[in-house]
Amino acid sequence: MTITKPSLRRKELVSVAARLFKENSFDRTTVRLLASATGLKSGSLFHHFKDKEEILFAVIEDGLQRSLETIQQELKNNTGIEERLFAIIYGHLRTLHGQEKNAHTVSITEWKSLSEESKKKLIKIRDDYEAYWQQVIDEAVDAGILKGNPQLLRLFILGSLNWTVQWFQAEKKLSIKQLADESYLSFTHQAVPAK
Amino acid sequence: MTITKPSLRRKELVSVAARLFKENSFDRTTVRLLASATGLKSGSLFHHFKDKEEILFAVIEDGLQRSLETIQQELKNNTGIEERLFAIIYGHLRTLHGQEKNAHTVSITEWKSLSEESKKKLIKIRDDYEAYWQQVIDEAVDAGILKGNPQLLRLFILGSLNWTVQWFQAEKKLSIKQLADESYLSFTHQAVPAK
Amino acid sequence: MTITKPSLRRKELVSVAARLFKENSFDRTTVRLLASATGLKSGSLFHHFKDKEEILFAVIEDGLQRSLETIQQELKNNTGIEERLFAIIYGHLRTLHGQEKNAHTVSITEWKSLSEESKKKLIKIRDDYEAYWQQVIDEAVDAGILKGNPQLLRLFILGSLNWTVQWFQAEKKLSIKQLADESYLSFTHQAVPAK
Amino acid sequence: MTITKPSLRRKELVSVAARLFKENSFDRTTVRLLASATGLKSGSLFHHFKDKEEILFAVIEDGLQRSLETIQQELKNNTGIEERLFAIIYGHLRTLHGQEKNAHTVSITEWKSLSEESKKKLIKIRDDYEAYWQQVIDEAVDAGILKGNPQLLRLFILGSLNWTVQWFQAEKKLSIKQLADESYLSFTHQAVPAK
DNA sequence: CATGAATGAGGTTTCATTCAT
DNA sequence: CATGAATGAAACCTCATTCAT
Repeated sequence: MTITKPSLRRKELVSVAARLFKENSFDRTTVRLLASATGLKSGSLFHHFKDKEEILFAVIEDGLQRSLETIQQELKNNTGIEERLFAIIYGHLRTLHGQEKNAHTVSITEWKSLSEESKKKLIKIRDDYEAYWQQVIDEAVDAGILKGNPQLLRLFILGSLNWTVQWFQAEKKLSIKQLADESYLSFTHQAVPAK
Repeated sequence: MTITKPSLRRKELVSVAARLFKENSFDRTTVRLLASATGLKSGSLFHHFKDKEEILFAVIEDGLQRSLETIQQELKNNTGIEERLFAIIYGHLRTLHGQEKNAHTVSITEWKSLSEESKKKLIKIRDDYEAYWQQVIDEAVDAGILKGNPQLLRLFILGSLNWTVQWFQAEKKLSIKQLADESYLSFTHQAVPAK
Repeated sequence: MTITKPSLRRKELVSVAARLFKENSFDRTTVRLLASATGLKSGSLFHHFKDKEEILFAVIEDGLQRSLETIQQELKNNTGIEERLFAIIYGHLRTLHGQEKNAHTVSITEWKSLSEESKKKLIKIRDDYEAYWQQVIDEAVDAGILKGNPQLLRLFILGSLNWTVQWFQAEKKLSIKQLADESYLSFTHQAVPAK
Repeated sequence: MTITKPSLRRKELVSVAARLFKENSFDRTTVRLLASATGLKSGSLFHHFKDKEEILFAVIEDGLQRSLETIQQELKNNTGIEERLFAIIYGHLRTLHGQEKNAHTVSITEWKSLSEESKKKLIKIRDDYEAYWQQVIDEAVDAGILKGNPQLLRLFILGSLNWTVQWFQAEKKLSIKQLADESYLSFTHQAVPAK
C-alpha cells in the first residue's frame, strides 16, 4: 500500500521535515534549513530524496496514511452511529493535534504545493479517507443526528475540523477530547454519548 | 480607518495582486509575474509599493475591510436573530466567492505570510470582524438556535466557511446562496427563515 | 532570418562566450566565469539569456550565420569551378581561424551540447550551408577536379577542414591562405588557380 | 609498454567507460552512471581507479594502444606503397568504427579532457602512431600517389578520417571497407589496388 | 512614472570523492 | 571488494530590490 520504500534514516528525515513544513510552510523551509535540522549538509538530503518535492510527498503520504489508519481503527472499534461519528471526529483531531501531528497537518495545508503528478499518486488515499467519512455521515443523516445534504455536511465538518490547525493549541485551554466533544455538539446539537 | 493611501494605479495593482496571490499563493507569485500581469516591468512596481510585502498588506487590508463592511451592512439590514445569523454567513460567503472575492480569500489564506508588524497593524480590523460574529453567535446560542460554547462555535463556523475556499467553485453545481442555506442548516438544524 | 533578437549588450556577451566556449568547452565554462569575463555578476547573465544553453544557442547561431554569409559572398564573387572550390575552402578556413573565429569553431565543436530542440531550430542554416558545398563539389566532380562520390567528398573535405581546429594556429608557421592552398592541392592534385 | 596494470574487473570497467564516454562525453558521464552501468555503486569505482580522470586515462591508453597495434600489424602485412597507404587508412577506420571502437574514438574526442600530466604520459604512443603514418605518407608523396606537403597531408587525411566519428554509422549505408575505399580515392585520385 | 540593466543573497541540485561498516 | 551514507565544493538559476536614464 505504501508507495515509497521506507528506511530508518528516511523516516527520521520525514518526521523532521513534517515539523518544519508545519512551522514554516513548505516554500519557506529551505533545503539547507532542513538539512541542518537533521544534522546533515544540504547535499546529503539528496542521497535520500531525489528532490525537495519528494520530501513533501513522503510527508504527505505519511500524514494521509496515518489518518486513514486511525479512523479505520476507530470504526472497527465502534458500532453505534453516535459513537462512530464521534470516533472519527476525535480520530481526525488526534492525528491533527496529538503526537506525530505534523504529517497530517502538512497533508492538508500543503496539498497545493504538490506537483500534479504527486497529487495523482496520493489521491487514492485521500479518496479512501473521505469515503469512510461519507459513509458515517450518511448514516448519521439517516439517523437524524445531522441535518442537511450529506456531501456538503462532510465538507463543512471536515473543513471546520481542518481549520482548527489555524488556532488550536493542544492543552493550552482545551484538551483534544474536549475539542472533539464541542465539535460533536455543534453539529449534532447533542452531547457525546457516554461510553 | 484605511491605513494606506489609495490611488488609481495602486487599486488596480492590488486587485491584480489579489487574484495572483489567490491563484498561486504569495510565495509563488513573483514580482515579475505580478508586474507583467499589470503591463508593467518589475522595477516599476516599486514606485507604488516599498516592497513585496506591502502589496500583500494592501491586499489583505482590502479584503478585511470589504468583509467588515459587508457584515456591518448585513447586520444593519436585519433584525431577527435567525435572519442576522444567516445574513453574516451569507455575507461572509459572498465576500469569499462573489465578485472581488480574491482579497478576502487572500486575507485568510496568506495571513501567515505577513510580517509581525503588519499583523499588528491589521489585527484591529480582524478583531472587529470577529466581534460582530461573536455577538451574533452569542445571541443565537441564547436563542437556542446554536448549541455549544459560543467562542468555539465562532471558530467552528468560520472555519467551516473559510474552508470552502478549498473546494467551492461558485455556480458550478451550487450557488453561493444555496451554499449559505446549507451551511445554516448544518449548524442550526433548521431551514433558513423566509424573508 | 536570425532567430533571436540581438541587442548591443547581448552581442558583446555572445562574443565573449564564444571565446570561452572555444577555450574551455561549453561544459567547463561556468556561468560565473562567463559573467566575470564580461564584468557581470553571475545572476545578471540571466537578464539577457534564459539559461546557459541559450547562450550556446546564440553563439552557434552566430557562427553558422557568419559562415553561411561568408561562402554566399565567395560564391557570388567567383565563377570558374576551380575558383569556386578554392573560394569556399578558403572561406570556411577564414571563418574558422580568422578574426571572430570563435563562433564558427564552437558551432562545430559544441553542436552536440545543444538540446534536441535547439538543434531543430538551427539545422536549417546548417543544411543550407552544406547545400552550397554540395553544389560546388558536384560541379568539381563533373569537371574532373575531384574524384569520388560527391556526398562523401563533401564529408571528407569538410571533415578535414573542421579538424584543423584541433591543430592549426594561425600565423605560427602557416597563414590561412597557405593552409587553404595546401588543402586544395591535397584534394585536387593541382595548384590553386592564379587570380 | 602498458603503463597501468590491468585486471579482469578493470578491463570490463574500462570497456564500459569507453562506451559511455563516447555516447555522452566524459564531462557528461557521471561516476554514478558509470557505476550503475557496470552493476556497481559509485563508491566502489574508487577501489579500481584513484579518480575519474584515471578512468579516462585508461580508456585513452587502451584506444591508442589498440590503434597503434592495428597499423603496426597492417604495415607488417603489406609491402607495396599503395597497399600500405590503403592498409593504414582501413586500419584507422576499423579501430574507429569496428568492434571495440569506443576506446579509439574517445582517445581522439576526449584528449582535451586529460590533465597535462596524463597527456605527457600518453604522448609517446600518439607520437609513435603519427610517425608510422608520416612514414607511409612520405613514401606516397615520393611515389606520386599523394600531392602536397607531407606533414599537412598527414593532418588533412587523419582529420578527414577522424571526423567520420561525427557522421559515419557502420553498415547503415556503407561498410567500413567501402568508406576506406572512398577515402583512399578522394586523396589519391585512384582506386584501391586489388589484392 | 517607467524602464532595462544590474545586483547580491540565497535557492535547489549535482557530483566526485571519502570512509566506516 | 562492495556498500550506503555523507561531504563539500561548486554548479545553474531565481528573485526582490536598486538605480541611472
